[in-house]
Order: sequence, then C-alpha cells, then structure tokens
Amino acid sequence: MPISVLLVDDEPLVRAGLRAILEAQPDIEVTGEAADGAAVLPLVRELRPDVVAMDVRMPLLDGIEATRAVLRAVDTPPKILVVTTFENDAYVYDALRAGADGFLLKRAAPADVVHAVRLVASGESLLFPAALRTMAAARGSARARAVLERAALTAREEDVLRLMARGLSNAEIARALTLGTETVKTHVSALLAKLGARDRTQAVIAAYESGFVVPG
Amino acid sequence: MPISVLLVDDEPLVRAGLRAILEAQPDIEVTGEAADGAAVLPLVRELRPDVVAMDVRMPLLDGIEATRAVLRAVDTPPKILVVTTFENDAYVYDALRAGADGFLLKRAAPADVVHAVRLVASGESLLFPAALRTMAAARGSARARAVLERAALTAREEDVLRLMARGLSNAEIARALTLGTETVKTHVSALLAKLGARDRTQAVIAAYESGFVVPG
DNA sequence: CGCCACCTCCCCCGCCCGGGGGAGAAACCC
DNA sequence: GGGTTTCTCCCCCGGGCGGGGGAGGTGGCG
Repeated sequence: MPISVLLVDDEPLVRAGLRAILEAQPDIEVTGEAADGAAVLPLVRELRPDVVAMDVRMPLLDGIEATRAVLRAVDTPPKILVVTTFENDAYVYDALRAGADGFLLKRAAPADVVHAVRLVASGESLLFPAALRTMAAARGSARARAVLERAALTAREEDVLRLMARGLSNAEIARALTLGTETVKTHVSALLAKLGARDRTQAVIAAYESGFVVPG
Repeated sequence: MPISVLLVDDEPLVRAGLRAILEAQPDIEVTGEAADGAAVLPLVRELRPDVVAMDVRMPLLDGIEATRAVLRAVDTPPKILVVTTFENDAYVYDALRAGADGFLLKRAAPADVVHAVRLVASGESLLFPAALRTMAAARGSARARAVLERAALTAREEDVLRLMARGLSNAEIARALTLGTETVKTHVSALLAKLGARDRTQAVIAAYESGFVVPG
C-alpha cells in the first residue's frame, strides 16, 4: 500500500512542485490538494491520507490551527508534516507544539522531501523534527550547532538542557541551579517545544544529534 | 568543606589502600571505617558521611542489604559507591538496583578512585555508574563497547534500547516490534537495572556515551 | 531429563512528567 | 513611558513510566 499524501498550500506552484516530486516515487501517492486551512479537515475526513504536507502561513486558517483542528476532530489522525519557507519560522514551533510530526523547508532538495514524507509516514518522526535529523546528518557540526541556534534557546534553557542531558530529574536540576521545580518545568516545556521533542528523552537525543553535547 | 568518606570492606588491606589514596587529596577526608555491612548503619548515623565506599561481598550483611538498610533508615542518605573485585559482578547490578550511586573496580587506578568519589559526592553520579563514564571517557570505543557487553544485554534488550535511543515510547516500541506493552516494560526494566540507569533518559545517555549508538 | 536463561504477558500502584493555564518582577529596547 | 522578552513561581490534571510481584512457554546445556 502506497503512502497517501494530502497537499495543503495556498500557492499552486508549491503544490505542483511537491506533487511532481512525490508522484515520481512508486510508494507515494498524492490523493488530494487544498489551498487553505479551512478545507483541510473535510478533506482529511474524506480521503483519510497517511500524511498531510501543510503550509504554515495560509489564508482563512493557518497551519497551526488546521493542525489542531485535525488532531482534535479525527480519531486516527494523519501524520502532519509542516512546510515552511523560513528556517527559523516561529510558527513552526507553534505547529510542532500543536502536534505536528515534523517540518520541512521549501528549499529542501527533492530527495529530502521524499525522505521526510517516508519518515513521518513510518511513525519515526515521533522522534523529533525530520529537519533536525537531516541537519544533524549533514553535520559539519557548525551546521549542526546552527540547528540549536535556530531554535534560539535562552541562556537558562541551555543550562537546563545541559543538565537534562546528564540524566538529572527536574527536582535535581532545581537543586543544582537553586530554583523551584515549577520553574524548571517551565524551562523544560519551553525546550521541548523549541526542539520539537515530545519528552525529555527526545530532547536529550536532539542534544546529542545536534552536537550540543558530545559523548565522552 | 572536604568530602567525608566512610570505608566499608572486610579486608583491612583494601581499607588501608583506599584511605591512603583518598587522604592524599586535600578535599577528601576519611572519617570512618567498617569491616562488615552490619556496622554500616550505626556509623552512618553517627558520622553522617558524604560518601560510603562499600564492598559488595562481606560477612554478616552484604553491600546490597547494607545499601538498602541505609537508604531506608536515613533521611538524607550518603552517596553510595559500590566497590567490587570483578568486572561483571552480578551483585553490583543488584546494588545499583538497591539505590547505589555508582560502582568502582578495586583494580582501578588511584586517580580513578578519587574521581569516582568526587563524582558521586557532587551528585553527578545520579547519571549512571561512574565506571561507565570512566570507561566511555577512556574510549577506544572498543573498550566502550565492552562496557555494554559487560552489561550483557540480551538480543531483545538491544532491540529495545536501540528504539528507545531513537525517542520511541514504550507503546511505540511495542508496535514496532509487534509486542505487548507489558513485554516492552519488562525489557526496559531489565535494561535500566543492567545499565545502572534510573530512567529511560539515563539509559539513552548511556547508549550514546558507550558508543552503542552514534550521533549522526 | 532437569535446570536455567530468555521471551512473552499480566496485575497493582505511586510518582514524576508534561500540558494548560495564570502571574509577578526585572531587564532591555525603542 | 510602553512593549517585549526572560526568568521566576503557582495551580490543576491526566497519562506514561518504572517498581514490585507472578506466570507460562521455549530452547539450550549439562
């Protein structure tokens, strides 16, 4: 069974480009298109796609709200791959926070697009954003580090991530930094959102994969 | 304030050796000694040491039971560093399971002994066994890998660790391996005990630090 | 043949974790 | 001065996680 994909973007050109790239793959099938966020939910219900490739900035309903709507309303929701133009688009992190499974830059190479779709379809994306994996794979740890800079962690968040990556619990981090546990939780939540991680384990993986912490 | 250490070993020779090594450090102070496990709890109550260096195999009460007793009976327990002769002493894992903070080989170099004491005293040990860190630091990833072989993971446990180190939850691992979630939990528990990890985050860190998984 | 390690699944239970809110204080920048 | 960001702490709440048991079925090894 091929991977069925629904394309959502207000620019026909982008839709055509994605369609061309994806349809060239024998195991991927584009089953529908939408030009704005409001059309997504009905189409998802009708077509039951495996993956939705969704633009963030769109008329009527943006990608974040559309993601939220789909995840809230559908029982077995499709994987959602957020598509964006800008590398450090703040909306992307909102989308990941809303439940999206990965994100993809519009300027990405065709092979990366295909790879990202297969990744989220396999459920593997649950890891953390595919783009982060891709970046980490392309390291040049200068580039890898750029991933985290892109995530724009605050100084305090970096402190917390560093300790988290050494295996400390929230309470232990609080003791180490002489903070309240609630404060640590706040920083941890911010970290998870920025890194696109679901839990602290994924955040630690991101820290290693991006070169933020180095083994040994 | 120097780090106060209580030495527990049935062999006077070992105690003397540890004392010589540790007392040579300006920031470490040996405040007491015990020759068997039964004497540990009273001494801990009296001396309130920062660290207990404890042999596993001892008369009257072994290191595992002594560890349990101290952790159960004392409000702010000392850090417990398990000392052992054999590299793959099964009792060590029982001790870690019982709540010990790290372990140390008797044949370790003096510098490593000092390092281990400082590590557990700083609370850093909460990570996973200091020996694992030391080994990983000394990598030669052939040696690093040997750490995990020493942990003697079963084939299934390696499967689980590999997926855990990619950020999957227990339920997702179960789906990926077509297992029940309860089964996965069993394997995860075994992994944590063998690696001396407290939770899956520490297990993933151990996987990276030992070279079991490699970034990129 | 019996023993043992491994794999599989089940129960109960307490706790930490992470989500979703809100809120005050300080520093910064325009 | 007003707005923004950051850092700090608080509440409630559900769910995943990990500990502690038990148990059956398999295969290898002596």
